[in-house]
Amino acid sequence: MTKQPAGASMPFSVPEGDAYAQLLQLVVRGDLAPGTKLTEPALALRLGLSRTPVREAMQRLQLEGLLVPAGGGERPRVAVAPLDIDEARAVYQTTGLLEGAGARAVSEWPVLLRRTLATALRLADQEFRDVARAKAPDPALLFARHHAFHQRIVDETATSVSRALLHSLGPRLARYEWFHGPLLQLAGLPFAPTYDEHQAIVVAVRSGSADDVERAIRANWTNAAERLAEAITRARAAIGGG
Amino acid sequence: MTKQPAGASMPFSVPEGDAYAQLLQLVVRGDLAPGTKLTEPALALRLGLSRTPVREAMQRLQLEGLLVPAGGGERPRVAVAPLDIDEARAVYQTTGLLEGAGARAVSEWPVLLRRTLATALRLADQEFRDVARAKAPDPALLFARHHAFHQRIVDETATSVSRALLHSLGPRLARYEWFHGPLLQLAGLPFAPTYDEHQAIVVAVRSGSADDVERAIRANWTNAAERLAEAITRARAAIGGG
DNA sequence: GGGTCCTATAATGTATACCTTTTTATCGCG
DNA sequence: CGCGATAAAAAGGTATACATTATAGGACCC
Repeated sequence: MTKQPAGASMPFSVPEGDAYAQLLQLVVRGDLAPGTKLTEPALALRLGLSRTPVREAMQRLQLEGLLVPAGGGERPRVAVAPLDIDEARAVYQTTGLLEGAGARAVSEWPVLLRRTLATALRLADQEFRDVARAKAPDPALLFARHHAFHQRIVDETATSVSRALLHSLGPRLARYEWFHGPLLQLAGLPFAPTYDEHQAIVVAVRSGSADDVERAIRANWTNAAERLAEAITRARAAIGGG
Repeated sequence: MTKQPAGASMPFSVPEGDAYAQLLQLVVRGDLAPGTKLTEPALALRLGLSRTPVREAMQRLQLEGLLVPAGGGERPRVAVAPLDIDEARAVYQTTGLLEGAGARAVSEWPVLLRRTLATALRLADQEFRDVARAKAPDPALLFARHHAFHQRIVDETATSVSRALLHSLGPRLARYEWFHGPLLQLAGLPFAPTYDEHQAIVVAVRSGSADDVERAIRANWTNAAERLAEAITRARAAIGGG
């Protein structure tokens, strides 16, 4: 039973103890396969905690959609939510919707602030590229750098309301993003389109056009979903169609 | 200690026991004033439950934004979230964003389905008007009927992802909606604009234009926020500016 | 031999006990 | 009289015990 420190590669806040963080990590990284039925006692044993914190973590992850009701159940039984391309599309699209709508606000910023944000985003994207260009990028680092780019946009432009929604959407997004990068490589697909789209976001932020910013962000997420779908298809074909 | 049945006027699902429903009701209806500091033992006593389910309900309501961290606190203390016009605007706007984006899907429906939905919405709006036209509308019923109109749109058009987000936004929205109607009356403002906007939604759904549908829904929520803000201003002036 | 009922096991929901930490109030000192 | 330190009270985090219920397996009856 390998207990890794939870927060290292998980850029999420961890309000309650670390039962949530640990369980989140197990699901996001796929250590608990989709469809796996979970029981409070078993998980408590595995995490070395009592049922109480584990139960709270399970309830939260259920609200966030990473755990779903299982069985024909009258009495609640939960399982790890299945992975689904259509759901991934919806998650990516909705992320783009919220992130894009919030980022429209830059159009009312003074030029200097916009430039500062644009520069910060350019640097964040550069750090992402630095990781992505490696022969065998560390998935955790790749994830973290990409997350940091978009998180910067959210932090600076989103209202508390949409920030909260994006936060609750985060775990589901993270789960798909987690193997997005590695899967691209496995499928032999390039990162270049992502670079270009990030660059378009930077340019739009600098220009200050609300429509352009929103369009660029939405396009980035929509296209990312399609890239993910394509990568899954190709990877499945390459490996032999599980 | 008056214990009212929880689900009667609260069109929300109530997964866990009724601690959540009870506490939700207390906050939404204002029985617990904004800013009120809550402790688990006190609430457990008040609700006639033990700390465990109360604690879970408090954690969920905190995720949903109805409870917020209080005090300069190192150790978590929570209080009922303050009411804030700007937050209300963000809640309404984001609701419109998600509901509107989902409803674009009707443009790809067969005509017959669109007509069916349009008719259902027209009837739902009619039931809302029936309540709103009364001299002293029952706030709970007014709330329920208005909620039903929009919920119908969400149920028929939203993806599971945006549905989940709207669901988690629901409590905050409900809190503002709860006194929106009564406040309009208090301020001597008419319901007519709402009728018109609902009608515009119905027409757009029937027509099948994605842009029109989205525009109509967004406008409805944006305008509703402005009406709420105006009603608050007027009511405050009329009563004497608390 | 198959189906149904019953029993036993196990999991969820709730309650309570324990421990740590924080906060507050009181007492003492400057 | 005020400020600080210490002690007591209280609240959050966790663990565990208890009650209820569902499910699975086996035995008995048809």
